[in-house]
Amino acid sequence: MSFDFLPDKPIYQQLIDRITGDLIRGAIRPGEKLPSVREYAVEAGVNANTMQRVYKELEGMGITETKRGQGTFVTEDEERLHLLREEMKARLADDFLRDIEALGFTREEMTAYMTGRGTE
Amino acid sequence: MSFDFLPDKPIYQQLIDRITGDLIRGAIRPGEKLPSVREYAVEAGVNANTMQRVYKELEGMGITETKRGQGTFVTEDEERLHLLREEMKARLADDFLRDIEALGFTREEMTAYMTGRGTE
Amino acid sequence: MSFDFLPDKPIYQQLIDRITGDLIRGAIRPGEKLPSVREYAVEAGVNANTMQRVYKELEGMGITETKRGQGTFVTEDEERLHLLREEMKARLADDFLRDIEALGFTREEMTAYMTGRGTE
Amino acid sequence: MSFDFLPDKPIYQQLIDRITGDLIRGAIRPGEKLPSVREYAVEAGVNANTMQRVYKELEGMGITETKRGQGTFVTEDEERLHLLREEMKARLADDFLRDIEALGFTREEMTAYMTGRGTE
DNA sequence: GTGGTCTAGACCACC
DNA sequence: GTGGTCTAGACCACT
Repeated sequence: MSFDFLPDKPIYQQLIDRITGDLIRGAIRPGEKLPSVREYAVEAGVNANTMQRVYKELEGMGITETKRGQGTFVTEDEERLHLLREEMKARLADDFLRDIEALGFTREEMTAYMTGRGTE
Repeated sequence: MSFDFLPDKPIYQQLIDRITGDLIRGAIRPGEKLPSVREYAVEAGVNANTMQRVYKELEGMGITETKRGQGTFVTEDEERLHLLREEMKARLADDFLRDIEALGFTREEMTAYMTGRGTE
Repeated sequence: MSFDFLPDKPIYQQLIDRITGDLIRGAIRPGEKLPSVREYAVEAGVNANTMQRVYKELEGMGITETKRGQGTFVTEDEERLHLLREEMKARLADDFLRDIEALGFTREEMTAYMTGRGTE
Repeated sequence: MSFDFLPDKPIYQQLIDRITGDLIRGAIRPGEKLPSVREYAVEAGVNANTMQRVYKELEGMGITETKRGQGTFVTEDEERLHLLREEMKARLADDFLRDIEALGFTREEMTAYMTGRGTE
């Protein structure tokens, strides 16, 4: 598990994205216990407070639940997780479409360009 | 021409994007004179300092040239403009692909979703 | 008897409240024997340590008495129980009034709102 | 303006409550600019980070909007503010009713007790 | 040991 | 000057 962060994007945001990504991808399962704040902070090489914020944000999104003194757990509400997935997809897609349009490209041109790029 | 800005993205960046978009789209032509900083600032409803930075940044990118006492002009170097276009396209595409992967989606799913959305 | 706990409020507090509530309501009588710590912990689905603390706290409040080897009993001091009742009422009322004022509501508005709500 | 905080309740929460209270009460108006984070932190006698968190939370609730480099402003969305008011009222009332019931009081008894208490 | 709060101070991006 | 991010470290409440 490697952890390098992009500049110009908050670390805590990137961590949130990574975790939600793991969720969407199924690498983390509903009901599963996440590492403790301190543990995960060390693993990711960030300050404990930063990770604390990540967990708090996740809870605010209804993705995790914290049981005091026991740890942080992924919600078992599968419906909520499904919704999350769709929200992320919509945001990603709509932002992309908006940017394409703003910069004057066509979808066809972008599609053509992307074919053969990245880890396809 | 309407000007509302997204939160959490620098206004000056959005302005740069808009202008480069106009360029790519052909709404602004090589050699054309841009409005004065003050004029454009008023039109866009932003601080003159902000617009000043936009122009400075554009010049730094080799997109515009300043002729003292006359104003700011789009470069006539078509080669440069073409390069700009490709750079923007690459950035857009690569960011999109990176995000898709990070969040655990497939290209097919995103394509399917986007078909029928936006101002297609 | 159902036992689900609210988040952001200590479980042991909620248990204390529930027991004092039973007392005030008369569901538990002076002199009555309470279940053993372990028994009650299982019933409530909490850690034995947590329930231990509940009993300790109750004893500290003068509500229960421990007879070694026999178990925990509700005090027979009716005066004490009456006092407890009044304390709880005062705390509840004063907190409510404080919050109303802090948030800028009037008593009339709250009363009007509450009429017809809950298990009236 | 005095600022003393209750123990056993997060300072940042109490600050949020106070500000929303001011909003509900009309002491702060839609569109109004709030003091800067640092300014308000000094005034309230808390750390700037604590106040930062307060502002961030308020923005998350849709109550404020921040204009970068300019400051934090109360939303002009009156609908949103009205909704906020109703939410707070509902939460306050429902919590109160729940507690009354849990502790075995009747509404009549509580009403009788409260009459004549507080800054009526 | 777990999450949560608070402080102090540094540094950055934006206007 | 304004908000935002991050670190470091202390302390508390809960299980």
